[in-house]
Amino acid sequence: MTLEAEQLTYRFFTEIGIIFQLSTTLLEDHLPGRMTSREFGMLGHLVRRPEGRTPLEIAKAFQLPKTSVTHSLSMLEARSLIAFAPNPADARSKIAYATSQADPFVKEINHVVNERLSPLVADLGVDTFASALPHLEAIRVALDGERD
Amino acid sequence: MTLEAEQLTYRFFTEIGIIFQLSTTLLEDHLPGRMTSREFGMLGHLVRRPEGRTPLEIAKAFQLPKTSVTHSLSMLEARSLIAFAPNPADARSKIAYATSQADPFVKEINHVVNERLSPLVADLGVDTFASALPHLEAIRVALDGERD
DNA sequence: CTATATTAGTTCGATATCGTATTAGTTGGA
DNA sequence: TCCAACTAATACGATATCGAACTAATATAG
Repeated sequence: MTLEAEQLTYRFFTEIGIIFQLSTTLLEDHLPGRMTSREFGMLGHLVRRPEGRTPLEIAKAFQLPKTSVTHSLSMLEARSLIAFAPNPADARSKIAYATSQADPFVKEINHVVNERLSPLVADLGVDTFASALPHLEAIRVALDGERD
Repeated sequence: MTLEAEQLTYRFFTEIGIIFQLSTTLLEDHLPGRMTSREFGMLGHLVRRPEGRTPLEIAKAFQLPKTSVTHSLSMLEARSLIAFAPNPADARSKIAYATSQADPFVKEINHVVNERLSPLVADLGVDTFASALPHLEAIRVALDGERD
């Protein structure tokens, strides 16, 4: 890697970190109680997959330790936003799925956050996001495939 | 915001979250003991600013609660990678600065991580990062300015 | 079949994160 | 000059995160 390439990737990941921090804080300002952005992310994942997912599948999708997923899912269960069913294919396992309360909950939060972001998006132009997205996807796929 | 714009920004921030998670895990695999990527980020910040920064300045730069910064800096101090000096301008305050060990430490970690990333960057092309960067910077600046 | 290795999920313990309250120092106005 | 409002940093407590060890179930080799 050339020095320039190193500096470029360094700056790239630095920006990723700052944007992540800022957007997480912004989202969490609109989440109830001590719900984390991680929990909200998992909930959205399950809402878009009504057939449910096992904790291990969620751990892989989010690249998180199993034990962190256990914790986050139990928080969501405590709020009755998800529930568990036994996994018919494997008695060691179980399936987490979104309850009927989850979809309106996620929609409402997304609505509020979008209202909050709307001036910013209008100001920058949607194209800024649209232009960045394919590059981010490519990098995400490559990073994801990189794991040894 | 149109529905399309909402979906676009949603996907954008989702990608940010996944890339952050993957890159953080990758970096922390190469950090000693239980050093976090956050601590490493602060250390790099101080290495590039030899005159030092107050904890509050660091909190603003990284958009973190002061109390989290206190903790992270104390971890870096325990490793003798930073030290504190009194702030001549304000006795309530103090200045954190990188010690002589910090620069070689940061360089070495960056070197190892760059080696690790090099096939990925070669595969994708540096341009993928270069193309994304200005958009990320624009979004970061806008988000940063948005804070009420 | 049975023993062994592997796998899904949890428990437990250590530490990171962060909100609230506190302490010490600074500032600005009467 | 004084004091009330403000500010920098920390102490403390609650909770999030995650590695290691554990339990129960499944897969596999013989």
